[in-house]
Amino acid sequence: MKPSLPQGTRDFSPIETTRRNYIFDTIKAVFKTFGYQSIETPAMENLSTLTGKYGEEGDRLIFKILNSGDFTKKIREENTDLSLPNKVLPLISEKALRYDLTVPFARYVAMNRDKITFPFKRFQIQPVWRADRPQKGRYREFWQCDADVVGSTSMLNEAELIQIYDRVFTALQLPVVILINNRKILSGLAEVAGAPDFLIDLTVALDKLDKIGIDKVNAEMLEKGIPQKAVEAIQPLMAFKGNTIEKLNFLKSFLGQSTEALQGIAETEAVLAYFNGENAFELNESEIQLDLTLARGLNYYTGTILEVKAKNIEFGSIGGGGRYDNLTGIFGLPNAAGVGISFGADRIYDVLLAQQLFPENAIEGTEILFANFSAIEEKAALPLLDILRQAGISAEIYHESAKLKKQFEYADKKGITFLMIYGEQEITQQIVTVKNLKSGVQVSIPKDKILAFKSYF
RNA sequence: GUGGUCAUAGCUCAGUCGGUUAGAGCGCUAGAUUGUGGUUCUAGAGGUCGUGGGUUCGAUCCCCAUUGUCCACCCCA
Repeated sequence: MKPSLPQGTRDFSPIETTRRNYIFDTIKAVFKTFGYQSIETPAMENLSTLTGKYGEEGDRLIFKILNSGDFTKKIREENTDLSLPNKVLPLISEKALRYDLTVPFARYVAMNRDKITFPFKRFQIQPVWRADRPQKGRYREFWQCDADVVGSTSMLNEAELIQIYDRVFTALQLPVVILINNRKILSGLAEVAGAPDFLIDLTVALDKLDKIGIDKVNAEMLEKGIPQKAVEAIQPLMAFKGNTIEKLNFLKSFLGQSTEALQGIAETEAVLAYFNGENAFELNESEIQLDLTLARGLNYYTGTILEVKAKNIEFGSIGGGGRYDNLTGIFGLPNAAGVGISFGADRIYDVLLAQQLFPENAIEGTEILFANFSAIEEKAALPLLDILRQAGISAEIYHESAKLKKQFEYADKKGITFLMIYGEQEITQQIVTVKNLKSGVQVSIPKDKILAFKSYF
């Protein structure tokens, strides 16, 4: 049969794995320095845990797992109308692949509340699956790197998470813009505009302002059924230009009649205050921008919303997050406020590759190859091989006796630097011939000095 | 879910305005070179031209369907 891969999934070669680990290791190290602890959850969750958490669109994109055994049994027993997918689905599928890391985390917190010390700061780096149509920068299996803190309403968390973004992207040498907004401001906007029922449609349309322009945004809002009056009411906001302070002042007067909006503005100011004045959090390569059009689709955000975009390249968002006041409520644990961020490792990979930002020395390979000429010489080399390995040096012996030429080619292709020869002549003289394949220099060293082989070059 | 694109060797792609043995580069195997590679030269293996149907004397090429791919929209990391 012809080998193939499911749509939107990928294999990772040795070099790709090394580069991906570079990203994961960087993120993990920063998470740890901020006091976040690692957890992992299963690849599959109960379907009921996931449905209804991501909106209608999200539910459609959840990968369902077919029940084991006679999965049509219930359909037959209940004589279900097969033309109604919504009726059929729960009868044939009870599990699904996780869609993100936040909902499984909420489930985990609700289930382990007796063991957790709050505020609970956790990070989680695992793959997630979405039944989306793949395209550039979009995969059906991709890795998220999440950090969340649950059990605290302090804006200090937001500030620290922003700093985590900065630390990670600075370490990766990737300058980014961190966009910030607040769901309460958007709610207040919908309220002031007189269209509170259209919050989602309104924010989704507003989110596209940068991309498609004011006219098309207006057209989309009207198309979604948002009243003409409401669309007119928010025009000043879309037209407003100014720096962060000017924007906040504008909002205070423009949305002043909404207490919710004022609260969102205050929260945003509180977050930003951590980055100004005395003892402010320092940002290295990143900058923060208040973006009033930033919406993000997920339904569970209630306060701060964050999104990260790489500078100098058009590539969608490479990270996002926000505050949710009651994510665990549905699992029976009310009032557990939380805030979290996510890194899109796969998109970060694509951006780093496009910008050639991967370090050269990130290649992990074998350092030494022993040549193999015969069964006797092979056996004689094994103790030397072991000495090197025990010293933590990556070494291997050619798997069978073969022509030297062939063994050289093997070393070349694997990028091995040193070839060691311990053949008939060397054995009688108790020496090892070492050749640096990069420089072509070859030396003979005493067998018992093998660990110091580099000092002979 | 909507629209478009493409599908030929292991990989990247030519090509045939429908006609006899479908090509290249890379890769692979072997030799020139039985303990010294990366270069070069030579030879070889490898394809039911995605699948099914139709038109035709004849289809890899034209038409239809189907599956897969990539891209855009929707949405999102």
